[in-house]
Amino acid sequence: MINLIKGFHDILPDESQKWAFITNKARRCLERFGFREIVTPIMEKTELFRRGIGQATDIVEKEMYTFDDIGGESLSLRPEATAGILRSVVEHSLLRHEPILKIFSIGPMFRRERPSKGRFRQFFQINAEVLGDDSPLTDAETILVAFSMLEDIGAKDFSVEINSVGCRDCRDKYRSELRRFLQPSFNRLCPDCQRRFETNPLRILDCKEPECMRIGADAPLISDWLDASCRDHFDQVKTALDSVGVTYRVEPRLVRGLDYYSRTAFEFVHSQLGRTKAIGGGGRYDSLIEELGGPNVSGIGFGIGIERLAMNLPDEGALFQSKIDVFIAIIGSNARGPCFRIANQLRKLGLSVEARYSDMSLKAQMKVADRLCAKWVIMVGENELTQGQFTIRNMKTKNQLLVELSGIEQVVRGEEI
RNA sequence: GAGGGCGUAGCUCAGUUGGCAGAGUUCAGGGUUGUGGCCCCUGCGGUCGUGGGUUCGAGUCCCAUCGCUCUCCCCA
Repeated sequence: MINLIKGFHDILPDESQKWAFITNKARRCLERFGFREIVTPIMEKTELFRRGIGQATDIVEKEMYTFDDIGGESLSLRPEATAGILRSVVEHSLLRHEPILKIFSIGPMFRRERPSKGRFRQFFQINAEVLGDDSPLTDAETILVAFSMLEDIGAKDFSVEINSVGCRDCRDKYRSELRRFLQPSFNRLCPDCQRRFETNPLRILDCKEPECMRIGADAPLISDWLDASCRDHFDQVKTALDSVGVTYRVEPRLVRGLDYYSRTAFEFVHSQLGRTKAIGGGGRYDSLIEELGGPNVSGIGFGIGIERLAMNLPDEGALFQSKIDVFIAIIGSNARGPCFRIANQLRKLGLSVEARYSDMSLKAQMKVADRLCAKWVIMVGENELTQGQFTIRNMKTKNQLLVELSGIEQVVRGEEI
């Protein structure tokens, strides 16, 4: 037997109903906010991710599925959505036609990490981006659309954490200040953080090593180093969120894993399970579009992990239970051909119809109908076919009556017996 | 990358001191000749993860290995 790749997973039919529920709700919500869908390839040139995400990040350094194509070109499965989306936007000059662009995408991402609960090597993300608009209200609305989506889907026990990581200028100043503060304690930092000291000292405040947390406890905070315009921007984001009833917590140590964020950063954190279990997150980026060859405009976006979302939803329930309208129970092999045609006729009317064409007792077929939660069963044998009348049974009330083929739709739609 | 736990029927699991491979459930058939759920009966279903070792004899003990899973790290 050949089994699936470590860290990958199948979405089996039972689970897929839940997935359809989530993605349908998400689509509807995003469309209400004016987002349109974009579908980009799951594979891109490796260079795109090196430029877009940053060569020094863990994702690009250690976690990408990268290989050389037969032509010798280095390709990678996408570890996140934004780079590919922006590549497409820039390549097709979408911002020229529509200077403010709101788009979303739903699809699989790939990171070769060690799998654990809620973490997979292939995972699905709902991703949304607003490009070309740096109003703080857009930041708030982007957080709001994600928040509304989680509400619509029925996610419970999550909280919103936000922070401003400032623009490049304030971050540069803050970064030097932070280095100055951490320098005396450098040797006590964990190896990761010693490396981060050079590459991205902000992440040290995010470290969960006890010693690093102690050292970072009294560190200066980015909020004290925001310049006037960044502080004003952040204040307006918070005011806007307040005005629509989004409850959030300002988390001054929140720093996102990807390097390109500026100003607003946010996460949706599941508050019951372990505290590091983000179900989604995002933020503003101001140089990424230009870096990829587009105009010098900023964008803001977020990603939400579908698996983690699904994990926090109840497993079973009528919510995801699908029902078929009609099951055709076939009595005797001579009735199969006619039933095959009848099934198709009823489907053309818009009904969901099931039948089994292999040799089965009526009892067995009734069991199947029951298992499929059929609302109606039509029983068709030679008698019925010669008389042109069929027994139709309401599976809930157990009432039955004889109807002609043409009357089936009315009975099913009316549910009158 | 570090550290735990677990691998026995499609699924959930039991298996005592090393001594015939088990239960529930699912599925199929029957009880009810053309009528579902509940009940009863019967049946199908196994390389005990894999490979070695110890032993008269290994699901059980030992070694190795693979897989899954959880925690830490990191993230969605």
